[in-house]
Amino acid sequence: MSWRKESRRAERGYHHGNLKEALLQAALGLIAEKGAAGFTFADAARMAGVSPAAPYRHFRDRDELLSSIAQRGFEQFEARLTAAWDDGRPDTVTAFERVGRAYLTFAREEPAFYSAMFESGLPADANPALMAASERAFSIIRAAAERLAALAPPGTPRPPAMMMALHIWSMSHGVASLFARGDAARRKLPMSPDELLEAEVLIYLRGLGFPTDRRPSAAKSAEPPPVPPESGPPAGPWGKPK
Amino acid sequence: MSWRKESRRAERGYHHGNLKEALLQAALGLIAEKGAAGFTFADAARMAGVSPAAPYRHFRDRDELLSSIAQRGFEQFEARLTAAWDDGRPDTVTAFERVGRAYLTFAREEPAFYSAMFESGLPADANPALMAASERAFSIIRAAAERLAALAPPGTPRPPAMMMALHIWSMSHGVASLFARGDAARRKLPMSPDELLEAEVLIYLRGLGFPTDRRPSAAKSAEPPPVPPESGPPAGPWGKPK
DNA sequence: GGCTCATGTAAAAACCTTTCACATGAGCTG
DNA sequence: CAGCTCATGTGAAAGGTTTTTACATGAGCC
Repeated sequence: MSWRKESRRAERGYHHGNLKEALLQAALGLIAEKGAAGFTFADAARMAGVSPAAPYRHFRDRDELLSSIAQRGFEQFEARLTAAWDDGRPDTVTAFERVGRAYLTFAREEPAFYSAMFESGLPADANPALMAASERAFSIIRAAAERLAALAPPGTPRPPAMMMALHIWSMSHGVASLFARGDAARRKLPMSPDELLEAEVLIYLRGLGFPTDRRPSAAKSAEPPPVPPESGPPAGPWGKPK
Repeated sequence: MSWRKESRRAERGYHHGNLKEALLQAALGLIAEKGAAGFTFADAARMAGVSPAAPYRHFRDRDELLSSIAQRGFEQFEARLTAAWDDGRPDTVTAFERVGRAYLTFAREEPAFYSAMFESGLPADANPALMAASERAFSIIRAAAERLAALAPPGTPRPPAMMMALHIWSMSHGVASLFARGDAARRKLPMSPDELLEAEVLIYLRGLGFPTDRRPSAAKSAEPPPVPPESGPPAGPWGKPK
C-alpha cells in the first residue's frame, strides 16, 4: 500500500517545485475544517506529500505559516472591501452598506482566513507585513467613513471619521464572530446576520443625524440626495414582524 | 532534586483532595498567560502536582476542561452583568451603559475566561450546561433591552427588544475582542475602548429615537425623565478633540 | 562534466494526549 | 476496629506533533 507515496514521489520528483504554495493551500483547507487550533503542521506536510521536516524550509515554524495565511487573508479582505466600496458608487450610504455585507460575506465564505486573521491568537507583533496588511484593510473602512462623515447634514456636528470607522468595524466584527460563523447559527436569531448588521448600521447612522430612510434609490446624482432633515416618526430600519 | 515532588506528595498524601478545583485554577492561569490554544493538559497536571493521567479522572479530555472553564466564565459574567444592571437603577439608560462597561471590564480583567468563552473554538454543542449558562448571561442583556425598548419615545415605533439586545451584544463583543484585549491596544485608538463603546451605544440609542443628551443626572423618578424630544443639533456623544 | 545551494529526507529528542492495569486510602458496614 | 469497595492517583506505553541536525538530491550555472 505504499504505491501512493511512490507515485507521489514519481509525479513530482525529489523536489516538490511549489511546496510553499501547496502548504498554504493545504493549511487553508485544514483550518477550514478543523479550526485554526486543530490545524497541524505535520498534517499539511502529509497533505502536500512531503516529510514533516520539509515545511521548515519555507516557514520558521507553525506560527509563521499561520501568520502568512492571516496576511494573505487581509489582502483578500482588503480586495473584497475595496470592490464593495467601489469608491462610494452609486451613493455613499449604499456603498457603505455594501461594505458591511462584504465583511459578513467574507467571514462566512472564508472561515479559514477569518480564523487565521482574528481568532488564531497570533502574537500582536508576529509579522510586520501582517500588521501592514491589516492596516490597509482597515483603511478601506476608514476611507469610507471619511466620505460618509463629510456628508453629515449641515447643522449637526461632524462626527470624527476615525471613530465612525472603529464603530462600524466593531459592529461588523461583533456580528460576524457571534452570529455568522460556524454552522450558520448556534443561536436562533430573529433575523439573518446580514439583516442584523444592516439594521444596526442604519440605526447608528441615523443616530449621527444621517438621513437613512429606505434607500435614496435612483439618485446617482451628486451627494447628498435631497431628503427631509427630520421625517417625523421614522419608519424603523427593521422589518415588520411578518 | 526530587524533594519537590516528594514534599508535594507529603503535603497532600496520595490523594489530592481537591484536584478538580486545582486543575480549573491552574488552567485558568495558564490560559491567561499562554492563550486558550497554548494551554496544555499536562501543564495543568504538573502545576497541581499530579501525574499527567490524573486529570482524566475529572475531565473526559482537554476540551471538557475548557468547556467547564467557559461555563464558569459565563456564570461569573452573568453575575457581573446582573450587578451592573442593578435592575435598571437609578435609571434605565444609566444602568444600560453600566452594563456595557461591565462587559468590557470583564473582557479586560478576565482574559482567560473570555478566551475560553468566545475564542476557544469549542464545538457549539460541547456542553448543554455551557449553552444554558451562555443563554442566561445573554438574557441579562435582553432583559435590559426590553426595559429600554419600553421607554421608546411615544410617537416612534417601538424597536424589537431582541434585536436591540443582539445589536448591543455585537457592539460590546466587537469592541472587546478588537480593542480591549491583550496588551491594551495593538492599534492606537483615538479614545479608550470604554469611551468608544459608550459613544457607539449612545449614538445607536439616539438612532432609535431615545433622548441621550448627556445624563438625565438626578431623575431617580419615574421613567422617562422629561426631555425635549428633539433638541436641535445634538451635541455629539464623543468628546471634543481636546 | 562538475559545483553549489536550495530544497527534501531520515532519524531522533522532547513534549502532549490518552488509555490501561494497578496502587492507595477515605468512608461505609457490621 | 476489621474489612470492603470504589473514587482517585500512578506508571508505563502507544501514537502524535514539533523542531533540529546531518545527509541526500538535483536544478541552474560555469
